[in-house]
Amino acid sequence: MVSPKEVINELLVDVFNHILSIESGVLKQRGVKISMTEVHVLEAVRNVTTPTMGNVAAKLRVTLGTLTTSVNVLVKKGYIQRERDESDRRKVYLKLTDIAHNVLKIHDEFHDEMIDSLFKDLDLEKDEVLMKSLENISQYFKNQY
Amino acid sequence: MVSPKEVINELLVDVFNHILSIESGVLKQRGVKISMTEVHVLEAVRNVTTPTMGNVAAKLRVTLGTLTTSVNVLVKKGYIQRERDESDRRKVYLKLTDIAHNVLKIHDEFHDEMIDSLFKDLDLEKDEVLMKSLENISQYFKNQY
DNA sequence: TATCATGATTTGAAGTTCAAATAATTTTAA
DNA sequence: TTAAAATTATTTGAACTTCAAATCATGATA
Repeated sequence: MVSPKEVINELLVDVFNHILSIESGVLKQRGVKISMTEVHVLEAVRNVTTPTMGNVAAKLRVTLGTLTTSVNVLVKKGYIQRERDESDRRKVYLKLTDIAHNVLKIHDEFHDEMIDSLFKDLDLEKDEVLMKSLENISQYFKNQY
Repeated sequence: MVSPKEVINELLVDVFNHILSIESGVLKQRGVKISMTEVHVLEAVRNVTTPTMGNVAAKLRVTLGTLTTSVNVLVKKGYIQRERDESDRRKVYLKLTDIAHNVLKIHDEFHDEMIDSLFKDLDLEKDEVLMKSLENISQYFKNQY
């Protein structure tokens, strides 16, 4: 007999482990030549309140060296511009270009579709239940590790 | 104003994108020298009904060449044994060793904790709602891509 | 000012992945 | 039956991702 826990786990592994490769295919299909790793860098730059190298690296949980390598490529490809902080010249701010925002738009649409499918057949009360459970897991990891 | 959809999306990105690095830390902490990629190969070998190279590669959605490289290392490290099918000698079956099962035990415990935290405060009826929504998303991707 | 701390980059090595070429074996069809 | 096609897996070469350690530049502190 299969418990709900096992079903959920199987779904998490099967679905979420592979969302990246699916979205990668979507981008490729639309002619955008960018890796998912690079998309996530752009997303982190957008979502972090102050997009310094350090903050973005922390958001992504990679080392600064790793991020520098990524950003070098993204600058070369025209997705990101570097700007030094004039009052503290150690800091570098990352700025997204227009084509970066275009890529993030596709990324957002993909995630919207995903979330919509997640929400299908669910009314608001139940959405809140789901959200509560996701907050639980989020909180759990923040406390635990 | 932040919509429930945005909150869910943020949680998905923040939590699920980083589960791997968290679990990797757990394994490292316990002195197990294995990458998460390698753990996932072991998991796929265990979960697939007939663990040939082809079936495991399909489960993981990587090419056969990629899997061969992984398996070469895992054989060298003592986690996997190769066995040829005697009636169809093109096929190779993968077999987990005892130390592979030990690693998967830690992996399972980690996932159990994760799922438990997900289920905290939720009664069975609500679990079913969550499960239904995960099935929705799973189905969505299977149909769409 | 000399030392320490902070923020970022560079370098070298290891790990991951793919596409294309190759190899071994089985199946199909002439 | 045997030649061609299909299946299953491996090897090879290149690109990408990541990290740790070394380095560099700048700022804070004593």
